[in-house]
Amino acid sequence: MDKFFSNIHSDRRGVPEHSDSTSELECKECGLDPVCAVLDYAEESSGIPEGILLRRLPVRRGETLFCQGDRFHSIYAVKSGSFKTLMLHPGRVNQVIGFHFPGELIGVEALSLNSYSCSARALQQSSVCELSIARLPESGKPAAVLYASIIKLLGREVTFNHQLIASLVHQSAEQRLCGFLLSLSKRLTQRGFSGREFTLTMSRTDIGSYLGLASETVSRVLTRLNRSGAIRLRRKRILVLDRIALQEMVSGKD
Amino acid sequence: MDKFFSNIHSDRRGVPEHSDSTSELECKECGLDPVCAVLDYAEESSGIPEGILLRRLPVRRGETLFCQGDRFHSIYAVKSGSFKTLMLHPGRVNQVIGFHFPGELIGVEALSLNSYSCSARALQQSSVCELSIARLPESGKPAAVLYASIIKLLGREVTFNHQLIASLVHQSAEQRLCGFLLSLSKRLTQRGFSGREFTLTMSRTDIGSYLGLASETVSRVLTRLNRSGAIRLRRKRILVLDRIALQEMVSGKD
DNA sequence: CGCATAATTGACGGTTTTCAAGCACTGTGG
DNA sequence: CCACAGTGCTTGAAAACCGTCAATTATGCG
Repeated sequence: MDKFFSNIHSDRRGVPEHSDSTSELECKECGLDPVCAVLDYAEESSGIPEGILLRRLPVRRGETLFCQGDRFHSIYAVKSGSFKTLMLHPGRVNQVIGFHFPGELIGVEALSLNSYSCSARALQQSSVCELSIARLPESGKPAAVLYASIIKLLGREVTFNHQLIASLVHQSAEQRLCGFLLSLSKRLTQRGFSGREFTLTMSRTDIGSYLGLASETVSRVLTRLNRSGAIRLRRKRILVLDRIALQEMVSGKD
Repeated sequence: MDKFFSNIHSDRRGVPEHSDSTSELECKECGLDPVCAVLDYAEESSGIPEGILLRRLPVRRGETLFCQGDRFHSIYAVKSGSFKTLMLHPGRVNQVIGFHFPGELIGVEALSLNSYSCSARALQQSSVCELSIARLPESGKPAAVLYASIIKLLGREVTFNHQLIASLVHQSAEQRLCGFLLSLSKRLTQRGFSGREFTLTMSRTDIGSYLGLASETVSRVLTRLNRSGAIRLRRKRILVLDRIALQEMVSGKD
């Protein structure tokens, strides 16, 4: 009765060689191909690093491509099979950040960092191409510096978003809001402003929209935090009294 | 009794000129500074585009810096004040994607696209620097092509994450799962695989972790979708029978 | 064949949303 | 200077949704 599952190739006429993600992907359909092409024809004088491109390495099911915290050395393109990337939270359950299928890249978020911010593990028998770029060259040329800075900016944005996804999706309203306040505080401090006392320039509705909460919930949690003494709140003005309490709430300790 | 709020400058001794986000930021503390520096000293031969850097433009509260869908032309650095970026969903409430404070950049996610994927609006009286880069130059040099491709890859990653955040945070379990299945289907199709019939290579627990759901909920929703006839499911094998039904569930129509 | 792991299904409880009402603040105009 | 309207914020009560716990079934691997 379940003929739909009897033959996975049944409706694959007219489609190229690979019909399931276990078969290998053509280079021209791979996300790394533009980069590959450059490396194939790269001259020594081009400023491209001595990158070593390793083609179609097999990876067994459950095997780890790289670990969170490992020194960054390569980005990978999936050729066949599939992978998951996950972040390990101290004291908490691991969080899956993404899934990666043939033609997609893994490890790009580390391009602007010194180490990987997540781990990658094969979900099945797979293969990858590995492009070893310990770091991008920063020759003195203005164009190269410009490009390098842009890549750094984008990489930071990706990392930030990964952490945001990881923290938002599994946390309670209280945890999200405490995390949000600490994040604001940290960012303001980094730019030379006070991270202890600042203004919530956005509305409760905006905060709710950002954190995936109803504006009423934002309001309720803020007043709760105010009553508990962790913050002092009046209208849009906020004063962080007990940073430790907020941090403990984010990590889930009560 | 609320002396904490009587004078926002009370505990700001020893800190530079700007003490609240309404005052302007020094260039050396701005995220765009490395780029600025390059442009200041750029030579014609450097390959850097005829970028026009507009410094410290005032933006009134509520004013829009750029709109979702606008042709990409510039990235911005916040000099004072604050901004929100938001995605407009057809038929649904708008979703705030991020907040931006002095020294932070807005619009980087469009670097590798033709148009902005979100809108940016000032939360208060603010000022920005605007760097007009309609697009990055792709000279024939291998290094430039390599850099350009990497920037494109990162930009795509950022865009994907923005959409993920927007969709995950505010949606029900059913909406998240339908969105997930459609996303998988689309990605597989793009690489030449069947988007109609494929294997969920990851476990229910992995899916739950990724979507912020308990594995039991993933299981329940999948069986519900199976019973409703939208999909046919057996173990890890899935067949999309009614793509329209899934799409309607994601948009919330019932 | 049997164990270990994964998936399903049911019942219950907690958190958050929704709906609704009242309150506080802002800015405008008399 | 005050009254008023408009908006945003707070607070309450009820219901929906999802997570947890627990039991059962199915599957994969040795």
